[in-house]
Amino acid sequence: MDYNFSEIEQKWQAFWQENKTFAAENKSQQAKYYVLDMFPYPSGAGLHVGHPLGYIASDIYSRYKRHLGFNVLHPMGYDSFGLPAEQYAIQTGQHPKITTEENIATYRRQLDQIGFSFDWDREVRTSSPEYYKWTQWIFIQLFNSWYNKKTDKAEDLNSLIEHFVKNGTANLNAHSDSTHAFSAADWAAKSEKEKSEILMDYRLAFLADSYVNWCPALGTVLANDEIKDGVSERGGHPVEQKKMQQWSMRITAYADRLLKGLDKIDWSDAIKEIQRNWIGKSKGAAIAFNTENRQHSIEVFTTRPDTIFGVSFMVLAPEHELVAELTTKDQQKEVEAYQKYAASRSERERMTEVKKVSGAFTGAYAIHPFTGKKLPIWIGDYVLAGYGTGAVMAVPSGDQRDWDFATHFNLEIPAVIEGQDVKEGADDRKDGKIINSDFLNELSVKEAISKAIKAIEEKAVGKGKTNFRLRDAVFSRQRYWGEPIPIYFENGIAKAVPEDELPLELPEVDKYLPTEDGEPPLARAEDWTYNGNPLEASTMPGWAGSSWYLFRYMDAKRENGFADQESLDYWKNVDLYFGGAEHATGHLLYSRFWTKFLNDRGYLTVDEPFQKLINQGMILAEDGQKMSKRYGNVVNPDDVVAKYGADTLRLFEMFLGPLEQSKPWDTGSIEGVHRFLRKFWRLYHDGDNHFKVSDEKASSEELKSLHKTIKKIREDIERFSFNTGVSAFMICCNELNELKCNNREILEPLCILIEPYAPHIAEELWSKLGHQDSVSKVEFPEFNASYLVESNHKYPVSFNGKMRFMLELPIDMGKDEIEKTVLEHEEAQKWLEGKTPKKVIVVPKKIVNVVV
RNA sequence: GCGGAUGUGGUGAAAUUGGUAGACACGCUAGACUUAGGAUCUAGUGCUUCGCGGCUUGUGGGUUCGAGUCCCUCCAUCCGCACCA
Repeated sequence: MDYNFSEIEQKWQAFWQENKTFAAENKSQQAKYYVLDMFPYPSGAGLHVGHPLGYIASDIYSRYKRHLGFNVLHPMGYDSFGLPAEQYAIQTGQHPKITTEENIATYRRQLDQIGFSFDWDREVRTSSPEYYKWTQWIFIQLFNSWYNKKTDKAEDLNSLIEHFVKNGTANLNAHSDSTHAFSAADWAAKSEKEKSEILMDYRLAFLADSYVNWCPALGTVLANDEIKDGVSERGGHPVEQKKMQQWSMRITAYADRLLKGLDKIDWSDAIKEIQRNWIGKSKGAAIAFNTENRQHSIEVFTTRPDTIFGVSFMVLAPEHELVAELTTKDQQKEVEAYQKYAASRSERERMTEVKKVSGAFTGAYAIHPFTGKKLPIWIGDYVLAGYGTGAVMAVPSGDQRDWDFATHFNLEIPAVIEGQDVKEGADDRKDGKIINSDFLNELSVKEAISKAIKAIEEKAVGKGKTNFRLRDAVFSRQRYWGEPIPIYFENGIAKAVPEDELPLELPEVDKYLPTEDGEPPLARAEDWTYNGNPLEASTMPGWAGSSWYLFRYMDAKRENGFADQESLDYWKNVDLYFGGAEHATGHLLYSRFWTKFLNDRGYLTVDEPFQKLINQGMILAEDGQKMSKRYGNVVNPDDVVAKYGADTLRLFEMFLGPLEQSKPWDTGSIEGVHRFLRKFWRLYHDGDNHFKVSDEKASSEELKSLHKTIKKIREDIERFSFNTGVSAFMICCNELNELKCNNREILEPLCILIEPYAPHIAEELWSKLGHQDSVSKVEFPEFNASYLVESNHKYPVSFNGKMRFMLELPIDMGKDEIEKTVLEHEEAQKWLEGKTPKKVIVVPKKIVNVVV
């Protein structure tokens, strides 16, 4: 074989490992650049060819940045806690630790053979006690913090206690779901247990009774982002709502900052929009409607307070707590029947039968705060108990669901905006004038919204309010293979395990199943106690370890901190992050939350983890389906590397198409890429495969080809267009082949140029040229435009704004010279007819405008 | 329904700033060298026409000397959210 890729690749992989070629320095005068891939979960199936796509792209960029003189941090690790290893343990009894280690070994072997420039000295594993020690430590910081809305920051819980001691709840503006009100004296009089219960309502990691998504098949609770279409994301099992006491994270305290932070990071609009929608900020007003007998008030949230005069009835969710008290005797039977019907419908039924109108009249009336009109109170399952207040003021002229409801039950539909046709359907226009609305009449929608809020506040029936869709994140998982939550219960009071006793290591258990009385698996451990007090038995969710791992890489082996201050200050945050778009509402949101929290508490100087994000597409199987063991259509990178080599795999995965696009694997065209590498090899080897390079000076043709390629490769890498980069190499190789060019002067820069894409062949040729050190350490070749003189650029020449002719001019011609050449051109002379132009405007590379 | 993205040959796709559409690669056709070819090399390859020429970037319009690119309309596909008040 002429081009013996497997020999070359093994040789250089060994060289890199031995010489620690890609180790990054934490102390450096050089500018830093941090390139990170989302670390993989080491599954039993190993890597398929889709996994390395992002790794190859990030590796190209890392290697490129090293050539530009940056100190590049490019680490890799494993998100090694997770469900599959635990399920395997349940089936076979093998400890998840063993399974995980075996899988990691496979991953490492597969990654190594592709020739990535990872700094393996910094490897992290979320399941190793040295790592999760600090995950637990962060949890304790969250447990011991509250959110002060005055400073818009998380603060130490002691400052809250101090406030309670001095002022009670007076003057406090804290983020909490509960509204406590007590004086300093009240606080002093409370028992330890009472105090701890109050504090729990402020902690950022807190224990609360709440409705959670319970998945009976998996035996655990799930966060909202772990559910897709009403079933669990993993396995597709049904999920039900269940009230349970669970640890949660008060991510809602950060809703506004998570939203604002999106403006200063360089992510795709698609991902930003997904996060914005998930956070779901809506501005409007909270309004309380008194009931007719004045005994109750129904609080609603609306984004359109300008339509307040269009309210003709009220609707409560069937589960709303006031329903029973409001319902009149006459209506009781009907209401209860409806509640029963609503409860019987599953989430999925509700989702598929969205258009079905149903409801019942309670017999009670609310009073309109401005007109005093009686508004019938209905219940209907189109109003959700879990969003806002679980009640709405119905404006049928402006809201289609209200309109459908009103039409179905024959309720009034008053128009309040000019141009609404209430017979046709709802019309939520924002451009008309307000009508039939007393003091709001004649105003625009925008003016009416602020005037209505003002009036509502003056009348003390409500106030302007911002609502979020984002919920607090459930943090407990009833599983074995996760980080133990470092909390014990002393006399029923939750307390953190002292920091200097971390990590709280996972105990050994006889079975990886819940106990007979439904306790999580950790409760099976022989002595799951701390100082005789029971320890928390649930573990942390998968996203805990991945929410901060980027910082651990900065100083991965530190024992007395999650990373030292100097390293954190130097590396700051990730400059460029590669990963799939499927983590938009999970990992990418949680890790922004934890980063902001750690910043608040003074541990970090940055408050966004990932400055730029690239979402690589998926590689689908040749049949266009997702690659999966289940479909038996997986292409294994091992086979590709064995047959064509790692450099071919790398080039080919980049050549497949735009990085961010999903595309099918195409076995046929891999040959083309492989052919290129062989052609390139043969250019510098004779028939007996001996290296053959001439010392002749490069011709201008050859230099032109080289510099065209330098320009293209630099530009392509800068804009992450790696597929066209591969094409540029092929064109260059074809041209050099035609010129029979095999001289040193061209090959040297070419080796450096191709190294990010195909590092093994680059190193091999580089060493054959007589160099001792790795080509990865050499400065990237500069583009010199003067070699491209012969290539021309088209300039449209226009007279008084009308285009007259196209003119080809050298690419590096200066502005004055262009002007002169244009005016001397015979075409121009023809159009000028002897007149002197008033003005000549040359926009470089674009257009020449002659004003006569 | 709302939001985001994408529509270019037989296929994957290029076209950087509004300036020769289809680079590069696959596939296909013909040929050369071969006992052989799934090796290598050469030529051809958007559609249409014998040819001159005409047509061509999902549809229909607009702006412009000039539009794949900018603006509007509609259509299709993919993704996210979804009785979110």
